[in-house]
Amino acid sequence: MNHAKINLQVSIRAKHLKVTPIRLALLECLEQLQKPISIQELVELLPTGLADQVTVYRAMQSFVKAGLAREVNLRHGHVDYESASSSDHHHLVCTSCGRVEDFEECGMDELIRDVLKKHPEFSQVQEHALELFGTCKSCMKK
Amino acid sequence: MNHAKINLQVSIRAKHLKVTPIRLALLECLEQLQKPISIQELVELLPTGLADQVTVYRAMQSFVKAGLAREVNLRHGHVDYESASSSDHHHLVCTSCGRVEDFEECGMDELIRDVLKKHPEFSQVQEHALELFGTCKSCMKK
DNA sequence: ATCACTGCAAAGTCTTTGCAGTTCC
DNA sequence: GGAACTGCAAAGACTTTGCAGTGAT
Repeated sequence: MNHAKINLQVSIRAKHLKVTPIRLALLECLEQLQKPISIQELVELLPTGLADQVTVYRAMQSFVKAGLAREVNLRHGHVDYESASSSDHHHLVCTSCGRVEDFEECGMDELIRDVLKKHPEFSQVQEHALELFGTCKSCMKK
Repeated sequence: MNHAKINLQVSIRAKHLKVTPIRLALLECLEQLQKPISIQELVELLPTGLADQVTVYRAMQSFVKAGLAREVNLRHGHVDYESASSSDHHHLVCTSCGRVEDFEECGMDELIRDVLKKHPEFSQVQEHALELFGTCKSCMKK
């Protein structure tokens, strides 16, 4: 068992979740990919037969609840998941071919403070979703 | 026929879509509400039996394609739609009770220019989705 | 007259639920 | 041992598709 895997174990256990082979493999996928991935793709990426699709759904739900993963909506008709280890992480999506690139640092903190000030009915903002939808150069040529 | 409805007719016709009672009613709902609404809710808001759910799905697709409406994802498990007449329009969502408030002016233009500069594979950004997820005061107390 | 829009039924996709058996701590 | 996790089957929710009939321009 290598270093990386031991760290994943620690992460999972720290959230009071049980460490199982499936969860370790899933979290490892998310960490290594560092980009959003669907449930289907996760199932296919794992060794054949290791995990049922339903189990992956449930694992992702508990990861999201525990703050280990994030849901991302890229308008692909399903929810994608990504590791929550890097924060302030956003996406640039080509609406024609679906291609995704990442960017960091959206400088949103000031805006959030401002919005909270103007909306006294809200106490706090834990998360923000920011995605840019456009056209990539190769689709532009078509 | 009042002024507002005539303007809606003009908007629809300008996009080379046919003006029908259902589309007029739908666009009027979106304009008056000025907040995101689901397909289900739209069907219920219309006079009973006026439009089939499938027709509303198709009408919204053509509105989005024509730039009359926008899709919004508030993590409610379905897509919401809102009028596209106000631009730079965003949402503050309570992850506990689902309550939604709006805010304008996210000041994203500079960020978008910046991101495009750093991602030469992308030509342009037509749209951006920005939603803040947090907790409202009444859910905070629980 | 033509092409777009509509309703109804059916199918498709993504996601959740129930329950019995298994695994982790 | 007990609570949490898993697989399989089934159901549920949201959305799309096909086709025949209607309506807008």
